[in-house]
Amino acid sequence: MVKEKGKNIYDIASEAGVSIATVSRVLRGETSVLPETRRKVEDVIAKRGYRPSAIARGLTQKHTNSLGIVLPKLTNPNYAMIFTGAYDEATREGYVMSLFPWKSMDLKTGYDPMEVLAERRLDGLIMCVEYQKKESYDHLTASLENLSRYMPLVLIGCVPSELDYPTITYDMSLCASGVMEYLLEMNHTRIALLGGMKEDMGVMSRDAGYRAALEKAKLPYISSYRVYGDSTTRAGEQMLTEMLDGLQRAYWPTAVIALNDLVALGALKAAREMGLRVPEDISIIGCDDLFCAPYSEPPLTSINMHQQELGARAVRRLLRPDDKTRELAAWNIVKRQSSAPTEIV
Amino acid sequence: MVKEKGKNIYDIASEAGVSIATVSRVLRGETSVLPETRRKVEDVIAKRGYRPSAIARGLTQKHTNSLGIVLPKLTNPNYAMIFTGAYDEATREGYVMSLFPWKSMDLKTGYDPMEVLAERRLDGLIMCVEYQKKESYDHLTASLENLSRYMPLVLIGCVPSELDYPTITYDMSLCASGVMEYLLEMNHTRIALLGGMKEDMGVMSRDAGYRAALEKAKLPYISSYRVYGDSTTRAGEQMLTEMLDGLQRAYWPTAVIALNDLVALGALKAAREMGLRVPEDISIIGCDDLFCAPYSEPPLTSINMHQQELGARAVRRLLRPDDKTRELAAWNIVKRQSSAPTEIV
DNA sequence: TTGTATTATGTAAGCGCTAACATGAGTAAC
DNA sequence: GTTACTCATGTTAGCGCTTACATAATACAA
Repeated sequence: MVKEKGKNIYDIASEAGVSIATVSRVLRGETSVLPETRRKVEDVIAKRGYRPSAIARGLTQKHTNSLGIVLPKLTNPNYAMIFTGAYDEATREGYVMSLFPWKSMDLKTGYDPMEVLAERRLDGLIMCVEYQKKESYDHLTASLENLSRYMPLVLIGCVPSELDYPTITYDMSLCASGVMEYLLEMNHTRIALLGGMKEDMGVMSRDAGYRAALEKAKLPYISSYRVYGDSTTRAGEQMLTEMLDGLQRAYWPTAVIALNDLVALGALKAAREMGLRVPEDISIIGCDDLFCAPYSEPPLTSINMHQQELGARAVRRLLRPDDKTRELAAWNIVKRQSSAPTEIV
Repeated sequence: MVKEKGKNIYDIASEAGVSIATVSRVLRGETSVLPETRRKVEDVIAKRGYRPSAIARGLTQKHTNSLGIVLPKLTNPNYAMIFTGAYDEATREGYVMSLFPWKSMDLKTGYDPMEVLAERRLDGLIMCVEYQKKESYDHLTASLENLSRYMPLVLIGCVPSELDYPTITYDMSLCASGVMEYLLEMNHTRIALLGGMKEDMGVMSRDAGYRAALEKAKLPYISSYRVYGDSTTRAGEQMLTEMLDGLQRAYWPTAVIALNDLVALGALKAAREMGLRVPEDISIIGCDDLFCAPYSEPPLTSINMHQQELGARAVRRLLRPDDKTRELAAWNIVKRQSSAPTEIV
């Protein structure tokens, strides 16, 4: 912040020959100011390039016109999409949206970024609690409780049902079994699931949906078909390569569900390099429907998670609370050429 | 902001039986407090979940511990990368980074988001002035001048040299001629340039580099090889399709430089659908080296713009000003399989 | 013992606004 | 001409902190 004289409401008032109350009235667009006075004040404001301090205003008023959103990271376009949706909606409503990192939340340095959040006295906070490990769960609930005393909260992502806050959540279990059903209908029986950390609650929910679908179809759960790992392209490539390497050809899966499009893109490459044709020899399905999904070779079947809409909804929920607690977020399968019925038995 | 009693420094002070000055001292970790007193105060703070208001603190101190960055949009991972770099560096330095949209800057609604920026009294602002049209240039310079009276500025992107602020800029002209040289060395003589708006200053700079390289190689500038348009995947696909459709096969370019990887991905698809092999029949080069570039078919040759490093550098520059004004940002060609020497004459 | 550092804590003045209330000039009603 | 009422504008008390300065208590040197 650059300090310069001639930059507060007193300076403007004295230069315009009025009181600070009048300047304040002009600033806030109040009507009870003589047109002549208003012009005089506006002239000085324009001449000096004066802008009132939002900091000082925030102190007297009980709101700051700023919202926050906590996300894991932006390098995955998935989160960039949620952010964009939330951000645009916030702007439309006249709010400034700030982003805070999830990552540092589970830091053990004694310095808790959650406290920084509380200090900022935002008008509301959206927390994406996706990819939350169980071990840091207690810390999370304590943080949430404390934060909620300072600002309204809306939780998004894959939110554990015990968390009693306004929530817009994905039912990842339903989502996983939905994809399974789609594949089972196309005669796939050897279906692999690729990526995600075992302890991650969202991943556990997917696993549940995957296993439920297998059970319903009276298919066995084969542990070599479930590979855990990072959710990156490189990891996706590695995971599929290693899975196939460790399996006799007759047992190779005919379909792969990837945790997200990044993993799917890697799997696509791995399959190509193992000499497999997609989708004739193996179907591959991603998740998140990133911008590049339609442009891979072949174009990737994926799940559209309506991320921008999710972000926007969270903002509206924050600004206009309703009595619902948990709402479900929409998703749908976008069928492209990376998935097809199989003839392999 | 949720208002609740028992939530300011007076409440803590009275409950701990000390003065507000002592609470403030404990909060700021001053040493001149009796261990016993400190414990007493800390207990009350912990019990009440009290966090001092950054708003109030910002009013007395002359800094707010927050930085801002102005970017066009985050849905293009290129900007998400710049943001991530800046964001991480800011966090490392103990600052909160807020993002502001470029888009709304040229809104003509009378409401100028630049003013909102000035009101927020940030400790510094990074402005990405890429993709700036000439017509809004005057408004930009006025805004910058006004803003710079409130906070230090660092400009990044493709910054016109007349702008006299600390700047980290790409020389897109050099960059374009660098790519041209790479292609010319591989015997390409029919090289197309795809995407970007004609009036955009960054694009103009590229065009200059493109033409300079042609001239140097004594090759004619052929206007059908230069197609302007949006910088999206869909536009990339369309632009190449239309270009080829309008040209006799003998005049088809043997190489295409795309404005960015999004456009390149679209071009890749268009080429495939026109029955062209990449790179045997046509080389395609992108820009930005997005995460998906190595995973396209074939993997895409692109220009790595070191976006994260650019963002981080901008933050350091903001926090520790030096006497340099314009610095150049690094870039390098990442050669993959979408580009190769041509045998077509 | 008295005077003087030294240390821990308290008091109070701002920071730049907003908003409730006060003032004072002009106008209308009696 | 006095009273009452508007309306434009001014005065001032916060908002929740930090910080310069004041004060009180103790320690130590003379």
